[in-house]
Amino acid sequence: MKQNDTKSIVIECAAKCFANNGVDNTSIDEIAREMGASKGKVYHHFRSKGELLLAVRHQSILSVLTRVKPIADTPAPTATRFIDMACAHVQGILSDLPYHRVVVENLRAGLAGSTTEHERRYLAEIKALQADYEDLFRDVIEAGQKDGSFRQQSVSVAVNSVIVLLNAPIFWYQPRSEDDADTLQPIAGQIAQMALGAIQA
Amino acid sequence: MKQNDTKSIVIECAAKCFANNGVDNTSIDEIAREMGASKGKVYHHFRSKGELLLAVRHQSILSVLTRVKPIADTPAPTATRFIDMACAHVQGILSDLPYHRVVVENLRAGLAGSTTEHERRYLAEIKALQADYEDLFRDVIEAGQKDGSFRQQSVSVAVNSVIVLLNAPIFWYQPRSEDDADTLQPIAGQIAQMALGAIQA
DNA sequence: TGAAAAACATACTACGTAGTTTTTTGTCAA
DNA sequence: TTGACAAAAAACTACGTAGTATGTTTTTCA
Repeated sequence: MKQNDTKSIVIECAAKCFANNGVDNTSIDEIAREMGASKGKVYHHFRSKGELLLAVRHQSILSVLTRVKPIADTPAPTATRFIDMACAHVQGILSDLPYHRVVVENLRAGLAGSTTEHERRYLAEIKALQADYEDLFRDVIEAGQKDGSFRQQSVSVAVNSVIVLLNAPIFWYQPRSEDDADTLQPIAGQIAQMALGAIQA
Repeated sequence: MKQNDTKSIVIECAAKCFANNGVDNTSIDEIAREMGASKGKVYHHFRSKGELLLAVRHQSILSVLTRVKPIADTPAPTATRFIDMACAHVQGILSDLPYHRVVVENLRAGLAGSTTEHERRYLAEIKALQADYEDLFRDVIEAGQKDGSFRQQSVSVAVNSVIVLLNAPIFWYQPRSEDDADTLQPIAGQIAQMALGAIQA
């Protein structure tokens, strides 16, 4: 698995550069320099800059999906299940901040840009994952509305807004030098509480 | 005021293009074409692409500031004052969607990019406006915590998160052909309610 | 151990576009 | 009517960078 190992390194460096300077202001040479390597290394593992960007997006969605999915499958009462999911999501955001920042910058960029067939498939796969992930929250919110613990209101507006709220740290959190879980947990807890308050009766 | 009039048109077309294709994927020629004019028209009113982008950001912040400020100065009880402010904010977002989309894409872009002295001053002015605007919500939230109507929690996390929540439609709302205020109001109302729920006791 | 293939480096090309310069058109005062 | 200035068009330049082509090293495996 040496293959996937170095590939992950490229993705990580790309995520950092993309997050710091923006995707379009990041040259492939900069990413290579960040790894202490050369352009050839990048293009040996990725066909284009666009595919590299997609890889970052893919990693970003996996980061939260692997944390939240197991909790969503739990048969706990809706309120506690929701708050655990929310907390796990925020912790995922805070842990892999660069990846998620990149995604936000390009959330509305799926429309434009004619790419290769290969990249279109990749993008479709990523969008499917995102849709699945949204459904995790949609399901728990609908369940909560049915059993009366959540307020009656538009589900789509609620789902979309809650997810944006849980992503909030992307915009304003400034990572400290040593981010142990103890510094991150209170923030995640507060935002999860806020999210619960936003939907409960 | 013919001067400022055509200037506003340039800004509006720029906002649309920027919002649709991203700032870096929008050429000055595209903006000019959007206006049915030529490159010279743009560069006659703006020194650079960066200054044009700043103008869009300036317009964006003014859009919400002029709506929310009068409400914030009202001596109503904190809860109703907050919800009115929140509702006005969301309505501002929904009304001038392209402007706000552009801002989100470049929220974290103030750090990089060495620009001219003139542009740095302009950017500083805009950031000051943004800080003033944030304080409107900080004040009402602090007041609510003091009089016991809002939950006791970190104010900075609350303020930042609430503002992101109020900006949520930027990411997912798709404008209809005819957006009368009647279609927008329920959405604004729901999100404002959610924001209140996120902070109240 | 040696040849093929993978992993990476270096050198080069092609192209889009930001910004500039030059030219044309329109407007109004004297 | 003309001269002077603003507004905009058209043509041109300079530069960064995505992608490629080729060269070099390292690994794999028979």
